[in-house]
Amino acid sequence: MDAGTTRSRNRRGQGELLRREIIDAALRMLNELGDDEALSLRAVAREVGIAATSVYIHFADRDELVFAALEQCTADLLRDLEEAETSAGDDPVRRLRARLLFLGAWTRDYAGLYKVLHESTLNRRMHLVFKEELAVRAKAAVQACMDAGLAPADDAAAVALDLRAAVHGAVSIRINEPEAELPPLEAQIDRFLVRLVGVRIEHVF
Amino acid sequence: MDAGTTRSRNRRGQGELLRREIIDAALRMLNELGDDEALSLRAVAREVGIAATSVYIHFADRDELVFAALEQCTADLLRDLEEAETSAGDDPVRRLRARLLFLGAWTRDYAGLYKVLHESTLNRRMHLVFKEELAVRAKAAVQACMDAGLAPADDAAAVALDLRAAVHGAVSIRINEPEAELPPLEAQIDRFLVRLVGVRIEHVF
DNA sequence: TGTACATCAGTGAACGCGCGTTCACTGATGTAC
DNA sequence: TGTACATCAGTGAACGCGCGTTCACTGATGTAC
Repeated sequence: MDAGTTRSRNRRGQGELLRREIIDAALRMLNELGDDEALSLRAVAREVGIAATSVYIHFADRDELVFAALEQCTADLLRDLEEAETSAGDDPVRRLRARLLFLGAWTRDYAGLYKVLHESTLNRRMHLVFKEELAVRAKAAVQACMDAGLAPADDAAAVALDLRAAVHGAVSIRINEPEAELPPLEAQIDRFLVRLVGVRIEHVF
Repeated sequence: MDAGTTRSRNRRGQGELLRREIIDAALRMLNELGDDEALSLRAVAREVGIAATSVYIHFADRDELVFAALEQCTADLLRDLEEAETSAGDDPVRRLRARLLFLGAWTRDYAGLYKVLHESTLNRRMHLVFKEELAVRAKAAVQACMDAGLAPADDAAAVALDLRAAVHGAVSIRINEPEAELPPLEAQIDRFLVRLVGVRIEHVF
């Protein structure tokens, strides 16, 4: 890939820098591949510009590299989601909507990573424990709307699951069938907010 | 796999029988793998008990085999969906609900095939044209509810997409996160029917 | 200030494996005469 | 009824490839004396 830029060895004590470079390259490639099985350790090493064996300095095997990359990716996403929520102000409905819209925008840039995180068979081989926080935050955001009286009091867990399922499905269809020309995701998300959570239409405009 | 049963060559004029055997084996394996990239032509041949080269008698290459297998699978599913709808009687809401419940049950047995059909990266490499019929039928089923006055008249295409997205999401989450113990799919489907399509609760009981 | 040396960051060759695909082939079977 | 032969169904060896992983190693750098 960037065979032009010659890598120089990191200074003593800075070996961890390579770890981060490897993870970044892995994430870039996973995003393009959209499938964890298709990612080869050797290809990552090539992309970084190091010997394949150097990956083993930082990761026990290929799976551990993929796991670490997805953990990093999820941490970044969670941080950005918090930020989107925060900058939406105090209104719980606006905050929930901001979360969902940010997620929708994120999946346009990182469709491949979204697939790897939520649809890859890696989920069968290992439990991606860090993903649980995503569901926790989603439920809390729905609960906040109910607590503020902006949505009918209901089983927040069930409503949050309905909303998560619907938004995941809407995103997934758009990612997996790119040739189908579907109406904008944003309007669909707003319909889900109104119909599944029960927020009032004025809130959404 | 079944190395015990010795295959004998098909009789003259019956060469197509092998084609069907290959497709069946490929579908079984795809269902277990849940990922088209993980399916190897050689493994399919091994499963059938033939030489790898014999696959080329019926399919130009690996991709064509996978395509043919998924086409077969979709045709079978469409047929079964029609049947489920038919045996639900004349009421359009019951018919729509029967479709969705059958699909939900199908994805429990064929989770891997569902993933390959709707979430594999094969969708990027080739257009699985036969899948379009699934969306067409779903929209027709929603439209029928509106036409009968059993659901508020609305943009049937948009409502059908909402319903498809929500159900796909609910199914996908259950398939991809098997360790998460989620509430029953059936109740969730009924909530989607009520909230997204707007059918009356009595219909759903 | 000079130097020996432990440590750190990273390498290169090699292993065995399964893959998709090509090629020249085999041997049973039905059919034309 | 007998036989030559075309066709059909399927095979086995071989190719080059990229893979994950192991192993013994190199050479720069910081540090203890």
